[in-house]
Amino acid sequence: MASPVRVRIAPSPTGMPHVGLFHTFLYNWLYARHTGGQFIVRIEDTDRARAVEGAVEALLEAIRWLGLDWDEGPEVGGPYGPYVQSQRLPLYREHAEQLVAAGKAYYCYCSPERLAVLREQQERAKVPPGYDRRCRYLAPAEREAAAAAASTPPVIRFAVPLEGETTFHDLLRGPITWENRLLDDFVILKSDGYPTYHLAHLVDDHYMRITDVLRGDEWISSTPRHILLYRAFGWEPPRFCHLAPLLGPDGKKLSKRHGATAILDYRDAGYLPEALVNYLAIIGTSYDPEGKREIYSLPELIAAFDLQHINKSGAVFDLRKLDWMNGYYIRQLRQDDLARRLLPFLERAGLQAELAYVERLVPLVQERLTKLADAPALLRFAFVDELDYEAKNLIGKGLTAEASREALAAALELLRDIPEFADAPLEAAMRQLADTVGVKSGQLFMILRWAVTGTNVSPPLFASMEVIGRERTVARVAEALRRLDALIAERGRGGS
RNA sequence: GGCGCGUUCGUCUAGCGGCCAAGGACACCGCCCUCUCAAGGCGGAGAUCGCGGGUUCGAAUCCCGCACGCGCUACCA
Repeated sequence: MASPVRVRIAPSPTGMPHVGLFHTFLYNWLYARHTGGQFIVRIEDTDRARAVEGAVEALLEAIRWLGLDWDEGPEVGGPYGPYVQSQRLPLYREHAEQLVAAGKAYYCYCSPERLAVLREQQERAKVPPGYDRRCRYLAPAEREAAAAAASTPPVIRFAVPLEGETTFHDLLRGPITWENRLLDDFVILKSDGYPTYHLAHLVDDHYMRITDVLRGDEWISSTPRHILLYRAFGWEPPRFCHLAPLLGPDGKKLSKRHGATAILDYRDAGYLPEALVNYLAIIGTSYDPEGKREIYSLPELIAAFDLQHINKSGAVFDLRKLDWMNGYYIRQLRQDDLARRLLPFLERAGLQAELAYVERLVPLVQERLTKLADAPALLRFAFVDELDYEAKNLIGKGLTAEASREALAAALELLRDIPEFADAPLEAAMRQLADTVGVKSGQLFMILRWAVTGTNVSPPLFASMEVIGRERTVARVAEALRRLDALIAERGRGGS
Protein backbone atom coordinates (compact mmCIF):
# COMPACT_ATOMS: atom_id res chain seq x y z
CA MET A 1 0.00 0.00 0.00
CA ALA A 2 1.32 3.39 -0.97
CA SER A 3 0.69 5.26 2.25
CA PRO A 4 -0.51 4.00 5.61
CA VAL A 5 -4.21 4.00 6.17
CA ARG A 6 -5.53 6.89 8.21
CA VAL A 7 -9.15 6.60 9.24
CA ARG A 8 -11.29 8.49 11.67
CA ILE A 9 -14.50 8.41 13.60
CA ALA A 10 -16.13 11.82 13.74
CA PRO A 11 -19.06 11.87 16.12
CA SER A 12 -21.09 14.92 16.84
CA PRO A 13 -21.69 15.27 20.56
CA THR A 14 -25.46 15.43 20.39
CA GLY A 15 -26.24 12.66 22.83
CA MET A 16 -24.87 9.65 24.58
CA PRO A 17 -22.67 7.55 22.29
CA HIS A 18 -24.67 4.57 21.12
CA VAL A 19 -24.15 1.15 19.62
CA GLY A 20 -24.58 2.33 16.03
CA LEU A 21 -21.73 4.77 16.42
CA PHE A 22 -19.52 2.08 17.88
CA HIS A 23 -20.36 -0.32 15.11
CA THR A 24 -18.89 2.18 12.67
CA PHE A 25 -16.16 2.99 15.17
CA LEU A 26 -15.07 -0.64 15.32
CA TYR A 27 -14.90 -1.08 11.56
CA ASN A 28 -12.71 1.98 11.29
CA TRP A 29 -10.60 0.97 14.23
CA LEU A 30 -10.14 -2.62 13.08
CA TYR A 31 -9.26 -1.42 9.61
CA ALA A 32 -6.59 0.87 11.03
CA ARG A 33 -5.17 -1.78 13.31
CA HIS A 34 -5.29 -4.46 10.65
CA THR A 35 -3.36 -2.34 8.20
CA GLY A 36 -1.02 -0.81 10.74
CA GLY A 37 -2.46 2.62 10.07
CA GLN A 38 -3.71 5.37 12.34
CA PHE A 39 -7.06 5.89 13.94
CA ILE A 40 -8.24 9.40 14.71
CA VAL A 41 -11.08 10.69 16.85
CA ARG A 42 -12.46 14.05 15.83
CA ILE A 43 -15.29 15.87 17.53
CA GLU A 44 -17.73 17.46 15.10
CA ASP A 45 -19.44 19.99 17.30
CA THR A 46 -20.63 22.42 14.67
CA ASP A 47 -24.28 22.14 15.55
CA ARG A 48 -24.53 24.37 18.55
CA ALA A 49 -28.26 23.92 18.92
CA ARG A 50 -28.02 20.17 19.43
CA ALA A 51 -24.91 20.05 21.58
CA VAL A 52 -25.25 17.92 24.68
CA GLU A 53 -23.27 18.46 27.83
CA GLY A 54 -20.94 15.61 28.75
CA ALA A 55 -21.28 13.80 25.43
CA VAL A 56 -17.58 13.95 24.60
CA GLU A 57 -16.56 12.70 28.03
CA ALA A 58 -19.04 9.84 27.72
CA LEU A 59 -17.64 8.98 24.31
CA LEU A 60 -14.06 8.77 25.53
CA GLU A 61 -15.16 6.81 28.56
CA ALA A 62 -17.02 4.34 26.37
CA ILE A 63 -13.99 3.89 24.11
CA ARG A 64 -11.81 3.09 27.08
CA TRP A 65 -14.35 0.81 28.64
CA LEU A 66 -14.51 -1.23 25.46
CA GLY A 67 -10.75 -1.59 25.53
CA LEU A 68 -10.21 0.45 22.38
CA ASP A 69 -8.07 3.52 21.85
CA TRP A 70 -7.19 6.30 19.42
CA ASP A 71 -3.91 7.56 18.04
CA GLU A 72 -4.84 11.19 17.55
CA GLY A 73 -7.68 13.21 18.96
CA PRO A 74 -8.98 14.72 22.19
CA GLU A 75 -6.65 14.36 25.16
CA VAL A 76 -3.86 12.68 23.21
CA GLY A 77 -3.47 15.43 20.62
CA GLY A 78 -1.52 14.80 17.44
CA PRO A 79 0.23 16.59 14.60
CA TYR A 80 -2.93 17.80 12.87
CA GLY A 81 -4.90 19.18 15.78
CA PRO A 82 -6.90 20.60 17.26
CA TYR A 83 -9.29 17.68 16.86
CA VAL A 84 -12.38 19.55 17.90
CA GLN A 85 -14.09 21.46 15.13
CA SER A 86 -15.27 24.35 17.25
CA GLN A 87 -11.59 25.10 17.80
CA ARG A 88 -10.88 25.28 14.08
CA LEU A 89 -13.49 27.82 13.04
CA PRO A 90 -11.16 30.28 11.25
CA LEU A 91 -9.92 27.47 9.04
CA TYR A 92 -13.39 26.75 7.70
CA ARG A 93 -14.26 30.39 7.10
CA GLU A 94 -11.00 30.91 5.31
CA HIS A 95 -11.69 27.99 3.00
CA ALA A 96 -15.27 29.01 2.36
CA GLU A 97 -14.12 32.49 1.43
CA GLN A 98 -11.41 31.07 -0.73
CA LEU A 99 -14.11 29.36 -2.75
CA VAL A 100 -16.10 32.57 -2.92
CA ALA A 101 -13.06 34.40 -4.24
CA ALA A 102 -12.62 31.70 -6.87
CA GLY A 103 -16.24 32.06 -7.94
CA LYS A 104 -17.06 28.54 -6.75
CA ALA A 105 -19.23 29.63 -3.86
CA TYR A 106 -21.27 32.71 -3.03
CA TYR A 107 -22.88 34.63 -0.23
CA CYS A 108 -26.58 34.03 0.14
CA TYR A 109 -28.74 36.61 1.88
CA CYS A 110 -32.02 34.77 1.69
CA SER A 111 -33.86 34.70 4.99
CA PRO A 112 -35.04 31.49 6.62
CA GLU A 113 -38.55 32.75 6.03
CA ARG A 114 -38.05 33.03 2.29
CA LEU A 115 -36.50 29.58 2.22
CA ALA A 116 -39.47 28.16 4.10
CA VAL A 117 -41.93 29.74 1.70
CA LEU A 118 -39.89 28.49 -1.22
CA ARG A 119 -39.87 24.97 0.10
CA GLU A 120 -43.59 25.10 0.65
CA GLN A 121 -44.23 26.25 -2.88
CA GLN A 122 -42.00 23.53 -4.27
CA GLU A 123 -43.81 20.91 -2.29
CA ARG A 124 -47.14 22.15 -3.50
CA ALA A 125 -45.94 22.27 -7.08
CA LYS A 126 -44.48 18.79 -6.61
CA VAL A 127 -41.09 19.83 -7.87
CA PRO A 128 -37.89 18.65 -6.19
CA PRO A 129 -37.16 20.88 -3.23
CA GLY A 130 -33.95 22.85 -3.14
CA TYR A 131 -32.53 26.33 -3.08
CA ASP A 132 -33.48 28.29 -6.20
CA ARG A 133 -30.04 29.88 -6.54
CA ARG A 134 -31.39 33.43 -6.40
CA CYS A 135 -28.27 34.85 -4.76
CA ARG A 136 -25.96 33.02 -7.12
CA TYR A 137 -26.81 35.40 -9.94
CA LEU A 138 -27.02 38.70 -8.09
CA ALA A 139 -25.37 41.67 -9.82
CA PRO A 140 -22.88 43.61 -7.62
CA ALA A 141 -25.39 46.35 -6.91
CA GLU A 142 -28.14 43.89 -6.05
CA ARG A 143 -25.73 42.06 -3.83
CA GLU A 144 -24.98 45.22 -1.86
CA ALA A 145 -28.65 45.97 -1.48
CA ALA A 146 -29.39 42.45 -0.31
CA ALA A 147 -26.56 42.59 2.18
CA ALA A 148 -27.84 45.87 3.56
CA ALA A 149 -31.38 44.58 3.82
CA ALA A 150 -30.52 41.28 5.50
CA SER A 151 -31.06 41.08 9.23
CA THR A 152 -28.63 38.24 9.78
CA PRO A 153 -25.16 37.58 8.39
CA PRO A 154 -25.20 35.76 5.06
CA VAL A 155 -24.47 32.09 4.61
CA ILE A 156 -22.06 30.82 2.03
CA ARG A 157 -23.37 28.37 -0.52
CA PHE A 158 -21.41 26.16 -2.83
CA ALA A 159 -22.11 26.78 -6.50
CA VAL A 160 -22.84 23.32 -7.82
CA PRO A 161 -22.15 22.78 -11.52
CA LEU A 162 -25.45 22.95 -13.35
CA GLU A 163 -24.70 20.13 -15.73
CA GLY A 164 -22.78 16.93 -15.97
CA GLU A 165 -22.57 14.16 -13.46
CA THR A 166 -20.37 13.16 -10.60
CA THR A 167 -19.09 9.68 -9.99
CA PHE A 168 -17.26 8.19 -7.08
CA HIS A 169 -16.09 4.70 -6.39
CA ASP A 170 -17.38 3.11 -3.25
CA LEU A 171 -15.15 0.40 -1.80
CA LEU A 172 -18.19 -1.74 -1.10
CA ARG A 173 -20.63 -0.80 -3.80
CA GLY A 174 -18.55 0.09 -6.80
CA PRO A 175 -19.15 3.20 -8.88
CA ILE A 176 -22.02 5.47 -7.91
CA THR A 177 -23.04 8.24 -10.26
CA TRP A 178 -25.12 11.32 -9.58
CA GLU A 179 -26.50 13.92 -11.93
CA ASN A 180 -25.31 17.35 -10.87
CA ARG A 181 -28.64 18.98 -11.68
CA LEU A 182 -30.13 16.98 -8.83
CA LEU A 183 -27.89 18.75 -6.37
CA ASP A 184 -28.80 22.15 -5.01
CA ASP A 185 -26.42 24.85 -3.86
CA PHE A 186 -25.90 23.62 -0.33
CA VAL A 187 -24.75 25.79 2.53
CA ILE A 188 -21.14 25.34 3.57
CA LEU A 189 -20.90 28.14 6.12
CA LYS A 190 -23.82 28.99 8.35
CA SER A 191 -24.83 32.47 9.40
CA ASP A 192 -23.51 31.86 12.89
CA GLY A 193 -20.09 31.46 11.37
CA TYR A 194 -19.98 27.72 11.90
CA PRO A 195 -19.36 25.41 8.96
CA THR A 196 -21.81 22.73 7.97
CA TYR A 197 -20.74 19.10 8.08
CA HIS A 198 -20.09 19.13 4.34
CA LEU A 199 -17.39 21.75 4.58
CA ALA A 200 -15.96 20.99 7.99
CA HIS A 201 -15.46 17.25 7.70
CA LEU A 202 -13.93 17.64 4.30
CA VAL A 203 -11.45 20.34 5.25
CA ASP A 204 -10.47 18.32 8.30
CA ASP A 205 -10.20 15.05 6.45
CA HIS A 206 -7.92 16.76 4.00
CA TYR A 207 -5.62 18.40 6.52
CA MET A 208 -5.65 15.38 8.78
CA ARG A 209 -4.53 13.28 5.85
CA ILE A 210 -7.45 10.89 6.06
CA THR A 211 -7.09 8.18 3.42
CA ASP A 212 -10.30 6.22 3.90
CA VAL A 213 -13.73 7.34 4.97
CA LEU A 214 -15.81 4.52 6.40
CA ARG A 215 -19.14 6.03 7.36
CA GLY A 216 -22.86 5.29 7.44
CA ASP A 217 -24.60 4.81 4.11
CA GLU A 218 -26.95 7.72 4.82
CA TRP A 219 -24.03 9.74 3.48
CA ILE A 220 -24.09 8.18 0.03
CA SER A 221 -26.35 10.85 -1.36
CA SER A 222 -24.10 13.58 0.03
CA THR A 223 -20.91 12.15 -1.31
CA PRO A 224 -21.26 13.64 -4.81
CA ARG A 225 -21.36 17.08 -3.17
CA HIS A 226 -18.23 16.20 -1.30
CA ILE A 227 -16.49 15.08 -4.45
CA LEU A 228 -17.43 18.39 -6.06
CA LEU A 229 -16.01 20.25 -3.09
CA TYR A 230 -12.75 18.32 -3.23
CA ARG A 231 -12.46 19.25 -6.87
CA ALA A 232 -13.21 22.88 -6.16
CA PHE A 233 -10.34 22.93 -3.69
CA GLY A 234 -8.15 20.98 -6.03
CA TRP A 235 -7.73 18.20 -3.48
CA GLU A 236 -7.55 14.48 -3.89
CA PRO A 237 -10.58 12.86 -2.27
CA PRO A 238 -10.10 9.91 0.08
CA ARG A 239 -11.50 6.46 -0.61
CA PHE A 240 -15.10 6.03 0.46
CA CYS A 241 -16.76 3.03 2.00
CA HIS A 242 -20.38 3.38 3.00
CA LEU A 243 -21.51 1.04 5.72
CA ALA A 244 -25.03 -0.29 6.18
CA PRO A 245 -26.73 0.77 9.39
CA LEU A 246 -27.59 -1.25 12.45
CA LEU A 247 -31.33 -1.85 12.55
CA GLY A 248 -33.92 -2.19 15.28
CA PRO A 249 -36.22 -5.23 15.42
CA ASP A 250 -38.64 -3.32 13.19
CA GLY A 251 -36.10 -3.03 10.41
CA LYS A 252 -35.61 0.69 10.87
CA LYS A 253 -32.32 2.31 11.70
CA LEU A 254 -31.47 1.67 15.33
CA SER A 255 -32.32 4.61 17.58
CA LYS A 256 -33.27 5.49 21.11
CA ARG A 257 -36.84 4.48 20.57
CA HIS A 258 -35.70 0.87 20.20
CA GLY A 259 -34.69 0.84 23.85
CA ALA A 260 -31.21 0.79 25.33
CA THR A 261 -28.78 2.01 22.72
CA ALA A 262 -26.25 3.93 24.79
CA ILE A 263 -23.02 1.98 25.11
CA LEU A 264 -22.55 2.86 28.74
CA ASP A 265 -26.01 1.48 29.51
CA TYR A 266 -24.71 -1.88 28.39
CA ARG A 267 -21.83 -1.54 30.79
CA ASP A 268 -24.24 -0.74 33.59
CA ALA A 269 -26.45 -3.69 32.69
CA GLY A 270 -23.53 -6.04 33.14
CA TYR A 271 -22.34 -6.74 29.63
CA LEU A 272 -18.65 -7.49 29.28
CA PRO A 273 -16.78 -5.12 26.98
CA GLU A 274 -15.10 -8.01 25.21
CA ALA A 275 -18.49 -9.59 24.47
CA LEU A 276 -19.97 -6.34 23.21
CA VAL A 277 -16.95 -5.69 21.00
CA ASN A 278 -17.10 -9.22 19.64
CA TYR A 279 -20.80 -8.95 18.88
CA LEU A 280 -20.58 -5.47 17.38
CA ALA A 281 -17.68 -6.57 15.21
CA ILE A 282 -19.37 -9.73 14.00
CA ILE A 283 -22.67 -8.15 13.09
CA GLY A 284 -22.87 -7.03 9.49
CA THR A 285 -19.75 -8.83 8.41
CA SER A 286 -17.88 -12.08 8.70
CA TYR A 287 -14.36 -13.08 9.54
CA ASP A 288 -14.31 -16.80 8.99
CA PRO A 289 -13.88 -18.14 5.46
CA GLU A 290 -15.71 -21.25 6.64
CA GLY A 291 -18.53 -19.10 7.90
CA LYS A 292 -18.64 -20.92 11.22
CA ARG A 293 -16.61 -19.20 13.88
CA GLU A 294 -18.08 -16.19 15.70
CA ILE A 295 -16.08 -15.89 18.90
CA TYR A 296 -13.07 -13.68 18.44
CA SER A 297 -10.78 -11.84 20.81
CA LEU A 298 -9.77 -8.33 19.86
CA PRO A 299 -6.37 -9.40 18.46
CA GLU A 300 -8.10 -12.10 16.45
CA LEU A 301 -10.58 -9.58 15.08
CA ILE A 302 -7.74 -7.31 14.05
CA ALA A 303 -6.00 -10.15 12.26
CA ALA A 304 -9.14 -11.35 10.49
CA PHE A 305 -10.73 -8.02 9.60
CA ASP A 306 -11.35 -7.59 5.91
CA LEU A 307 -13.23 -4.81 4.13
CA GLN A 308 -14.19 -7.29 1.44
CA HIS A 309 -16.42 -9.24 3.77
CA ILE A 310 -18.59 -6.42 5.01
CA ASN A 311 -22.23 -6.83 4.09
CA LYS A 312 -24.01 -4.21 2.10
CA SER A 313 -27.40 -4.46 3.74
CA GLY A 314 -28.46 -3.36 7.20
CA ALA A 315 -28.35 -5.81 10.08
CA VAL A 316 -30.77 -6.11 12.97
CA PHE A 317 -29.14 -5.67 16.34
CA ASP A 318 -30.23 -8.86 18.10
CA LEU A 319 -30.12 -8.54 21.87
CA ARG A 320 -30.70 -12.25 22.36
CA LYS A 321 -27.57 -13.16 20.51
CA LEU A 322 -25.63 -10.54 22.43
CA ASP A 323 -27.00 -12.07 25.62
CA TRP A 324 -25.86 -15.50 24.57
CA MET A 325 -22.42 -14.21 23.71
CA ASN A 326 -22.16 -12.30 26.96
CA GLY A 327 -23.04 -15.41 28.94
CA TYR A 328 -20.48 -17.32 26.95
CA TYR A 329 -17.78 -14.78 27.77
CA ILE A 330 -18.76 -14.81 31.43
CA ARG A 331 -18.34 -18.57 31.49
CA GLN A 332 -14.84 -18.26 30.07
CA LEU A 333 -13.68 -15.82 32.72
CA ARG A 334 -11.26 -16.88 35.44
CA GLN A 335 -12.91 -17.07 38.84
CA ASP A 336 -11.00 -14.21 40.38
CA ASP A 337 -11.63 -12.07 37.33
CA LEU A 338 -15.38 -12.68 37.46
CA ALA A 339 -15.39 -12.00 41.18
CA ARG A 340 -13.70 -8.66 40.68
CA ARG A 341 -16.19 -7.67 37.98
CA LEU A 342 -19.11 -8.78 40.11
CA LEU A 343 -18.17 -6.67 43.10
CA PRO A 344 -19.62 -3.35 41.91
CA PHE A 345 -22.84 -5.00 40.82
CA LEU A 346 -23.30 -6.65 44.19
CA GLU A 347 -22.49 -3.43 45.96
CA ARG A 348 -24.98 -1.51 43.91
CA ALA A 349 -27.61 -4.02 44.98
CA GLY A 350 -26.71 -3.41 48.59
CA LEU A 351 -24.73 -6.62 48.98
CA GLN A 352 -21.39 -5.72 50.53
CA ALA A 353 -18.64 -8.30 50.47
CA GLU A 354 -14.96 -9.03 50.53
CA LEU A 355 -13.41 -10.09 47.25
CA ALA A 356 -12.36 -13.40 48.81
CA TYR A 357 -15.95 -14.22 49.72
CA VAL A 358 -17.23 -13.33 46.25
CA GLU A 359 -14.57 -15.56 44.76
CA ARG A 360 -16.04 -18.47 46.70
CA LEU A 361 -19.49 -17.52 45.39
CA VAL A 362 -18.43 -17.42 41.76
CA PRO A 363 -18.60 -21.17 41.09
CA LEU A 364 -22.21 -21.09 42.22
CA VAL A 365 -23.29 -18.64 39.55
CA GLN A 366 -20.75 -18.48 36.77
CA GLU A 367 -22.60 -20.70 34.34
CA ARG A 368 -25.94 -19.22 35.31
CA LEU A 369 -25.25 -15.59 34.41
CA THR A 370 -26.26 -13.86 31.25
CA LYS A 371 -25.23 -10.48 32.55
CA LEU A 372 -23.22 -9.43 35.59
CA ALA A 373 -26.29 -7.67 36.90
CA ASP A 374 -28.04 -11.04 37.21
CA ALA A 375 -25.75 -12.01 40.07
CA PRO A 376 -27.32 -10.12 43.00
CA ALA A 377 -30.66 -11.87 42.66
CA LEU A 378 -29.01 -15.28 42.55
CA LEU A 379 -26.64 -14.60 45.42
CA ARG A 380 -28.77 -12.58 47.76
CA PHE A 381 -29.13 -15.57 50.10
CA ALA A 382 -25.39 -15.58 50.66
CA PHE A 383 -25.49 -12.07 52.08
CA VAL A 384 -28.79 -11.77 53.85
CA ASP A 385 -29.99 -13.88 56.76
CA GLU A 386 -33.58 -12.71 56.89
CA LEU A 387 -35.25 -14.65 54.10
CA ASP A 388 -38.62 -13.63 52.85
CA TYR A 389 -40.72 -16.60 51.80
CA GLU A 390 -44.02 -18.18 52.70
CA ALA A 391 -44.08 -21.11 55.12
CA LYS A 392 -46.29 -23.16 52.85
CA ASN A 393 -43.35 -23.46 50.44
CA LEU A 394 -41.74 -25.67 53.06
CA ILE A 395 -44.30 -28.35 52.40
CA GLY A 396 -42.73 -30.68 49.89
CA LYS A 397 -44.44 -31.38 46.65
CA GLY A 398 -46.78 -34.32 47.16
CA LEU A 399 -46.08 -34.40 50.88
CA THR A 400 -48.15 -33.53 53.92
CA ALA A 401 -47.06 -30.72 56.19
CA GLU A 402 -46.27 -33.25 58.89
CA ALA A 403 -44.13 -35.42 56.67
CA SER A 404 -42.28 -32.33 55.50
CA ARG A 405 -41.74 -31.25 59.07
CA GLU A 406 -40.36 -34.63 59.98
CA ALA A 407 -37.92 -34.54 57.09
CA LEU A 408 -36.88 -30.99 57.88
CA ALA A 409 -36.32 -31.84 61.54
CA ALA A 410 -34.19 -34.82 60.60
CA ALA A 411 -32.22 -32.68 58.17
CA LEU A 412 -31.59 -30.13 60.88
CA GLU A 413 -30.09 -32.84 63.12
CA LEU A 414 -27.91 -34.00 60.31
CA LEU A 415 -26.66 -30.51 59.52
CA ARG A 416 -25.71 -29.97 63.14
CA ASP A 417 -23.85 -33.25 63.43
CA ILE A 418 -22.29 -33.98 60.07
CA PRO A 419 -18.52 -34.03 60.51
CA GLU A 420 -17.52 -32.49 57.24
CA PHE A 421 -19.77 -29.59 56.24
CA ALA A 422 -19.07 -29.66 52.53
CA ASP A 423 -20.82 -30.10 49.21
CA ALA A 424 -20.30 -33.80 48.46
CA PRO A 425 -20.67 -35.23 51.95
CA LEU A 426 -23.74 -33.10 52.53
CA GLU A 427 -25.37 -34.37 49.41
CA ALA A 428 -24.55 -37.98 50.16
CA ALA A 429 -25.85 -37.73 53.69
CA MET A 430 -29.03 -35.95 52.66
CA ARG A 431 -29.81 -38.52 50.01
CA GLN A 432 -29.48 -41.21 52.58
CA LEU A 433 -31.61 -39.27 55.00
CA ALA A 434 -34.35 -38.79 52.44
CA ASP A 435 -34.35 -42.50 52.01
CA THR A 436 -34.65 -43.30 55.70
CA VAL A 437 -37.33 -40.69 56.26
CA GLY A 438 -39.22 -41.98 53.29
CA VAL A 439 -39.31 -38.96 51.00
CA LYS A 440 -37.80 -38.48 47.59
CA SER A 441 -34.49 -36.67 47.56
CA GLY A 442 -35.95 -34.12 45.18
CA GLN A 443 -38.71 -33.36 47.67
CA LEU A 444 -36.28 -32.96 50.53
CA PHE A 445 -33.92 -30.83 48.50
CA MET A 446 -36.63 -28.41 47.48
CA ILE A 447 -37.75 -27.97 51.06
CA LEU A 448 -34.18 -27.26 52.06
CA ARG A 449 -33.73 -24.95 49.11
CA TRP A 450 -36.57 -22.80 50.36
CA ALA A 451 -35.22 -22.94 53.88
CA VAL A 452 -31.66 -22.01 52.97
CA THR A 453 -32.05 -19.66 50.01
CA GLY A 454 -35.63 -18.47 50.30
CA THR A 455 -36.42 -19.28 46.68
CA ASN A 456 -37.15 -22.22 44.43
CA VAL A 457 -34.50 -21.21 41.93
CA SER A 458 -31.03 -21.15 43.37
CA PRO A 459 -27.48 -22.25 42.78
CA PRO A 460 -26.75 -25.88 43.68
CA LEU A 461 -28.00 -26.50 47.20
CA PHE A 462 -25.13 -28.18 48.97
CA ALA A 463 -22.44 -26.03 47.43
CA SER A 464 -24.49 -23.06 48.61
CA MET A 465 -24.66 -24.51 52.11
CA GLU A 466 -20.94 -25.04 52.15
CA VAL A 467 -20.25 -21.47 51.21
CA ILE A 468 -22.50 -19.88 53.80
CA GLY A 469 -21.31 -22.38 56.38
CA ARG A 470 -22.77 -24.64 59.00
CA GLU A 471 -23.81 -21.97 61.44
CA ARG A 472 -25.94 -19.97 59.06
CA THR A 473 -27.34 -23.03 57.39
CA VAL A 474 -28.41 -24.54 60.67
CA ALA A 475 -29.96 -21.25 61.78
CA ARG A 476 -31.98 -21.03 58.61
CA VAL A 477 -33.21 -24.58 58.74
CA ALA A 478 -34.14 -24.10 62.40
CA GLU A 479 -36.02 -20.97 61.42
CA ALA A 480 -37.78 -22.89 58.65
CA LEU A 481 -38.80 -25.52 61.16
CA ARG A 482 -40.33 -22.83 63.40
CA ARG A 483 -42.27 -21.42 60.48
CA LEU A 484 -43.53 -24.82 59.49
CA ASP A 485 -44.54 -25.56 63.05
CA ALA A 486 -46.41 -22.29 63.22
CA LEU A 487 -48.19 -23.14 60.00
CA ILE A 488 -49.17 -26.57 61.26
CA ALA A 489 -50.38 -25.10 64.54
CA GLU A 490 -52.44 -22.52 62.74
CA ARG A 491 -54.02 -25.18 60.59
CA GLY A 492 -54.78 -27.21 63.70
CA ARG A 493 -56.69 -24.25 65.06
CA GLY A 494 -58.81 -24.30 61.97
CA GLY A 495 -56.96 -21.74 59.92
CA SER A 496 -56.49 -22.48 56.30
C1' G B 1 -42.79 12.94 -5.53
C1' G B 2 -37.43 12.70 -7.07
C1' C B 3 -32.80 10.34 -6.49
C1' G B 4 -29.87 6.54 -4.34
C1' C B 5 -28.72 1.99 -1.84
C1' G B 6 -30.28 -2.77 -0.61
C1' U B 7 -33.02 -7.92 -0.86
C1' U B 8 -30.15 -16.11 1.40
C1' C B 9 -33.95 -19.73 7.49
C1' G B 10 -37.65 -15.33 12.73
C1' U B 11 -32.46 -12.85 13.46
C1' C B 12 -26.90 -12.59 12.24
C1' U B 13 -24.37 -14.88 8.43
C1' A B 14 -21.51 -18.75 4.62
C1' G B 15 -21.90 -18.68 -0.57
C1' C B 16 -18.33 -14.83 -5.25
C1' G B 17 -21.31 -20.46 -12.31
C1' G B 18 -21.18 -26.84 -11.18
C1' C B 19 -18.53 -29.36 -4.37
C1' C B 20 -25.78 -26.10 -2.55
C1' A B 21 -32.06 -30.82 -3.45
C1' A B 22 -28.12 -24.01 0.37
C1' G B 23 -23.69 -24.71 5.50
C1' G B 24 -22.93 -22.35 10.61
C1' A B 25 -24.61 -19.32 14.90
C1' C B 26 -28.63 -17.13 18.07
C1' A B 27 -33.63 -17.96 19.17
C1' C B 28 -37.32 -22.10 19.09
C1' C B 29 -38.86 -27.51 19.88
C1' G B 30 -37.60 -32.59 21.66
C1' C B 31 -34.41 -36.08 24.14
C1' C B 32 -30.21 -36.96 27.46
C1' C B 33 -27.69 -35.27 31.92
C1' U B 34 -29.75 -33.36 36.52
C1' C B 35 -31.38 -31.32 43.74
C1' U B 36 -34.24 -26.18 41.19
C1' C B 37 -32.32 -22.91 37.47
C1' A B 38 -28.59 -22.94 34.22
C1' A B 39 -24.56 -24.95 31.54
C1' G B 40 -23.39 -29.11 28.48
C1' G B 41 -24.37 -33.32 24.88
C1' C B 42 -27.50 -35.23 20.99
C1' G B 43 -31.39 -34.49 17.57
C1' G B 44 -35.42 -31.61 15.06
C1' A B 45 -38.11 -27.95 12.67
C1' G B 46 -36.89 -23.63 9.88
C1' A B 47 -34.83 -20.25 3.47
C1' U B 48 -38.47 -23.22 -3.59
C1' C B 49 -31.85 -17.90 -2.14
C1' G B 50 -37.98 -11.05 -3.03
C1' C B 51 -40.74 -11.84 -8.01
C1' G B 52 -40.51 -12.28 -13.46
C1' G B 53 -37.64 -12.67 -17.63
C1' G B 54 -33.07 -13.67 -19.95
C1' U B 55 -27.46 -15.53 -20.65
C1' U B 56 -25.43 -20.60 -19.97
C1' C B 57 -24.90 -27.61 -20.88
C1' G B 58 -25.59 -25.63 -15.74
C1' A B 59 -27.44 -19.58 -11.58
C1' A B 60 -28.40 -18.10 -4.83
C1' U B 61 -24.10 -16.72 -7.72
C1' C B 62 -23.94 -12.92 -14.42
C1' C B 63 -27.64 -9.35 -17.18
C1' C B 64 -32.52 -6.75 -17.56
C1' G B 65 -37.25 -5.40 -15.65
C1' C B 66 -40.68 -5.25 -11.47
C1' A B 67 -41.93 -5.39 -6.30
C1' C B 68 -40.74 -4.39 -1.51
C1' G B 69 -37.58 -2.25 2.32
C1' C B 70 -34.38 1.46 3.86
C1' G B 71 -31.85 6.17 3.22
C1' C B 72 -31.30 11.19 1.45
C1' U B 73 -34.06 15.27 -0.29
C1' A B 74 -32.15 21.38 6.46
C1' C B 75 -28.22 27.52 7.90
C1' C B 76 -28.58 18.43 11.56
C1' A B 77 -24.90 15.43 11.41
